[in-house]
Amino acid sequence: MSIIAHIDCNNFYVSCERIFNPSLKNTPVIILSNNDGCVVSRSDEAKSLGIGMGVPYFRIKELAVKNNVKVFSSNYTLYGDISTRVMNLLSEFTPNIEYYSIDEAFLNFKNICGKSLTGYASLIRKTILKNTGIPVSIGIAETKTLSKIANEFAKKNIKLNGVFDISRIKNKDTLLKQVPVHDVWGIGSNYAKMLFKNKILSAYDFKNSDENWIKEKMNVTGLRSCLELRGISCIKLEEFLKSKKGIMSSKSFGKYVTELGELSEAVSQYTCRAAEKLRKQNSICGAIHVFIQTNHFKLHEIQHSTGRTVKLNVPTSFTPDLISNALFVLNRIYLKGYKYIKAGVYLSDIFPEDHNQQNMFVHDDLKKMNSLMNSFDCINNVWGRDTIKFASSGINQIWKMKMNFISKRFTTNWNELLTIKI
DNA sequence: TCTGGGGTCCTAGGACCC
DNA sequence: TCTGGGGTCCTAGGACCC
Repeated sequence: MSIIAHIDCNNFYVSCERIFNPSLKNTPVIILSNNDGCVVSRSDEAKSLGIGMGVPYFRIKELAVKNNVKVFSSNYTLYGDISTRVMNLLSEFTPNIEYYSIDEAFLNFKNICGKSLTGYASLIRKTILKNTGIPVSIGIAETKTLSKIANEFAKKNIKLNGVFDISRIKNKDTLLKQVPVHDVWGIGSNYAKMLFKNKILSAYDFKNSDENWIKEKMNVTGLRSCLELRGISCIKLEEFLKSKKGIMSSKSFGKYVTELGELSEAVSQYTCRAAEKLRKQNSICGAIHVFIQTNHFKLHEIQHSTGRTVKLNVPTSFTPDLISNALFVLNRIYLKGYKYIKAGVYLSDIFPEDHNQQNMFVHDDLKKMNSLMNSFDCINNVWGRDTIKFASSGINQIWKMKMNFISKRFTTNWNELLTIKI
């Protein structure tokens, strides 16, 4: 039997902002998505005001102003750095770890012998809080799905002090009856609706449903979730970082874009970003997809949302080649007269760079290209993103997304360190 | 006025092959 | 009126996650 601990940072983005700005404690705080669009992280105080997850900011702006809610744009440079620190601390407790997302990890607790699991988890919790300032909750169970449920209890019940171990509770029915079925990991809004219609309302109901029926309605992924609730581990710990099979870079614009020139700048910039990610995992790609979209929320405006993929003659991670292919596609899909609000680039057919088979008719000097990109990445890593960039991405970039409430990059930029007046 | 971005897995169905 | 069967590969789309 495996024992899994699920670690989740509480209100992660808000907690990151609070590290460097103590005045944000005990007060409602929200963080907005890219382009200051939707609410993506809320402090407990903001949750109590009824501010929902994922709501567009403009809908709750009045409520926020009235209640003096502190509002921030997403500062991914800061959150990414804090996340790395948290994960590094976790890896000191066990090497058997899956980095699941920016604020979550699964730890294999199977080899934590001779110790109280709850005690060990409490130690992890205290260490992370002390060394990073981030509060976390920990749930312990036999499967990943159950450990997520245990974590929710740990978060909600103050008496548990942030840790809940349900691995030794033989009959979990009383607990599972309290969990709405849509809170089970792997059950989203569509499946929840379907289950609701069939009178399956709680995790307990779902656990006891007929296996064949679940497989028919929700395929094998649904069945796995069901079995996991029964304590049968079906979703394994992914301890090794896998290479991405597709790499996306896309963003909404801060204003409508109608001209091909501005769209080209954005597509060039996004290609550049995707290519950086591609090289970071030592891969090359064989295809590139470019898409552009108008604002589908504006029903009365004329719409044009389209995209196209090109296969590359030779798989590559060389940014100039990728940009020229992307712009080639853009030129073919762009139509004059539409107000575009978003564009994106998606790299696919990805495989390791050492698998590259050169096309015999192409005589590019691969070594020079690699060395150029290597220098490019090094400079931007050391001196910060976009220290050098491609001219095709533009200088002013007036289409850039809105970030009206951004905080400083406290941990990664010398010019933005916290200053303390004594 | 204002509505995120970046991933994964699974299945159905079409094209194609022998 | 009858019109093979079985396999693979690829793609689009739908579900989910944070």
